[in-house]
Amino acid sequence: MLTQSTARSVSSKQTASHLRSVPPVGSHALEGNMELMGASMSFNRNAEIYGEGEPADYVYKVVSGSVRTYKVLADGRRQIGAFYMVGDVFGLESGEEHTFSAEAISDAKVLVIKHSALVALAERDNEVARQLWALTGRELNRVQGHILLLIKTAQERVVGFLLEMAARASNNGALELPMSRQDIADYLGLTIETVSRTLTILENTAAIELPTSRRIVLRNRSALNRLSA
Amino acid sequence: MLTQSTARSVSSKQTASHLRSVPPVGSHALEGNMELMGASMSFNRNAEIYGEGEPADYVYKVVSGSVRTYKVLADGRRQIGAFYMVGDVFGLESGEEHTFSAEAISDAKVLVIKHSALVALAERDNEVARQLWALTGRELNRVQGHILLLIKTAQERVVGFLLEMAARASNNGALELPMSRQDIADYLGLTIETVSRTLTILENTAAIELPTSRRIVLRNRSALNRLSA
DNA sequence: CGACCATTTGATATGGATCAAGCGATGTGG
DNA sequence: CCACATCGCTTGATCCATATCAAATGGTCG
Repeated sequence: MLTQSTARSVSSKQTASHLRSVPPVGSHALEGNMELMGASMSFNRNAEIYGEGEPADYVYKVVSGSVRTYKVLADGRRQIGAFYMVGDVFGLESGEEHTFSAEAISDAKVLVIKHSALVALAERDNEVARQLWALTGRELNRVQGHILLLIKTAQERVVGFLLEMAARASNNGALELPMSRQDIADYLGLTIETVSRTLTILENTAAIELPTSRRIVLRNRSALNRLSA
Repeated sequence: MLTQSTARSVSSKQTASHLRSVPPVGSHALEGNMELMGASMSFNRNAEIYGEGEPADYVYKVVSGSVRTYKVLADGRRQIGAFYMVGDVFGLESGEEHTFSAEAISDAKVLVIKHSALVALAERDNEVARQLWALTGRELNRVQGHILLLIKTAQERVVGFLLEMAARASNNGALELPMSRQDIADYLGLTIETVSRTLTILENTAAIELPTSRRIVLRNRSALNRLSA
């Protein structure tokens, strides 16, 4: 269920009109098509984009802001599956239902594309089919990397997380993290206290700098690389 | 690199002749095709099937025995990514290289199919394309489940593992585990001692029975389900 | 039988969780 | 424009689950 019921109802109208238009048969490249086929939709900070168990009828692409997917266990523990930044595609499932829930971390705009439209397109265009498969494959690689993070020590996890974020932002070494310490903790399988302490230690050893709690500058890459495994 | 160099050279010949035969265009169902296209290959216990970083030119299907995929971290810690049983497909990568290594847990026979042959087939047959994508999707779901295991307590992990194995074997409640305690530990991110102790506790609480160390009978499913989260 | 390897069991150590308090930034109402 | 509430983050003290170290047991094969 969407907490942002207004947003959903608005989008329903949007998708109803936009998604019917069939893209030209000659066009290739999934990227271009998604832009054409998608309806834009906005979510406020912490608004739910979709919930675990809901039919996975749409695929999403981040236009602005960022998104987290997560699952809450029976006893309340929350595991964050992934963070999605601008340009990232999420919500592409192989089954009928979403296996995780998705929320906007900060106010976010996303493209919403009908899953069935992509599949139909893939039917006629091998290149699109290949790219959809590749998308699932890249997601698989990401999750496997996540597993490797989760078996490491707290420090290795935090450093691994920072390096992962830095690799994605690729702004030399300055990170503006959209997510809270709690989000990071739930992504890494740690507590917020351990994440905070570890960052402090990294700052004290001059590996990173923390101008503000959300801004992190990687000062010593080689040290961080060493600490990450 | 294969430790079983003889096996590899034998198979090279096999694949060279078998994989050239193009299956009839009309045929559907990936399953059937893999049997037709594949060359059979045998591996001794603990023999390497492929190594991390090697070109992922082949896809594999377990005919008999079982297989583990794993990665060894810089400091020697080993993480097992998955166990593959009879009928399971493994080694299907989206990138150029295998991201994990694969070994036979027990003496095993596997079908070996050229990746490029499957891709070529998918090019002409949408149904095959769909099934290859679904295979990657199912793998993704499995790995996401694995992540959820790794954030739980030791007991929850072990119970989760048992239930997962039971679901796959589906022989009411009697499991014949092919893998060692060390394999289980490396799959669950625990030590062999913790796995052993946890099994003992489960036995003492009448949740399971351990006729031998590799044979496990699930005595009380509802108790186990309760303990798994 | 004896050697070897996998597994279990026991004793102790420790990394990260938990419980608790303090601090800084941000926003809101008076 | 300031006082105060709130929220996110940090820091401190203690506890506990699991790792580590060590030894005993059991099962398998020559």
